[in-house]
Amino acid sequence: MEKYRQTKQRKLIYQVLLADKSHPSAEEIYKKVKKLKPDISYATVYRNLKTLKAQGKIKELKFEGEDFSRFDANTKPHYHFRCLKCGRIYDIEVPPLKDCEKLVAQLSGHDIYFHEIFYFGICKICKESFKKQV
Amino acid sequence: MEKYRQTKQRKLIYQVLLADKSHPSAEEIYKKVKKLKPDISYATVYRNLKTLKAQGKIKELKFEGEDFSRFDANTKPHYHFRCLKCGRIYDIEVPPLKDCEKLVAQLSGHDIYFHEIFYFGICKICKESFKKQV
DNA sequence: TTATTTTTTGCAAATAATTATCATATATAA
DNA sequence: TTATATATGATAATTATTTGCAAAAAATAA
Repeated sequence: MEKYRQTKQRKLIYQVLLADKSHPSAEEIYKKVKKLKPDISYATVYRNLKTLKAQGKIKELKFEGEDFSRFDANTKPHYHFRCLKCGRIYDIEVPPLKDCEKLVAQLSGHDIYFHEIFYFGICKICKESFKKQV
Repeated sequence: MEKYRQTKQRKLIYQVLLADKSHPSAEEIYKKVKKLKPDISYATVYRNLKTLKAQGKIKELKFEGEDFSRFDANTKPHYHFRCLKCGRIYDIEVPPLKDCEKLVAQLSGHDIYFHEIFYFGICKICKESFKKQV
């Protein structure tokens, strides 16, 4: 028997997340999917986000000061940037820093499998809108 | 008037966190403080963690798969390591990578103020206990 | 196709972490 | 010491997420 089934709901949730690069919350995903399938329930969205994560198709992100998870269907290795003004999350695609893992492994004594980086600052869009105001 | 007052509770919460390098949750802090001041309430712990954070004395950390915040009174700039086996969080004190911010700023167009790194793998202690089992 | 089996769904209720309310207590400035 | 703004404890409320369960849908077998 197949472990994971291909349901309409699961496919829709995944497609919505693939198309939405804004790192939406479960609620935002639910609202988008509901427009395409109005009888879907919150529980189904949460369950499928877990399932898709277990399948390695999506990632879950948590940010300080936010009491909910965000989701990301970008499977390319990448980092994240969060704007301190508007809160938008951007993918940062730069060559991954593999050598820093070795240094940290040596200094700490732990085995390092992977790492994540979050950058914080003011985003392009917020800088632009500030210029326009002045 | 002073904005922040020095209460017994606030001092205790801060001292407990200064002494506990394990990146405890609000619940763990509450339990430790309760031993020293049994009439303290959960609300006071949460409120003071917010206050101490606003004062810049402590930091809040969120990890994927954990539905609570952890707190850290280490004010030296540092990164974090999380063991995928036991879940322990360790401070990683290595020279901060300042130059990677410039590259990311150039490539992304955002202004970068600071960054955080989380390393994941198997910690020293878990590696040791595995050896002993064999 | 149809029957069988297992997973998934929708709904509603349950959890768990955190926050808000409010009357009382306490820290600080004068 | 007094005045006043801030903090506290107790409890209720809130919010994100999870769970239980009967019915529905998907995968497989016949």
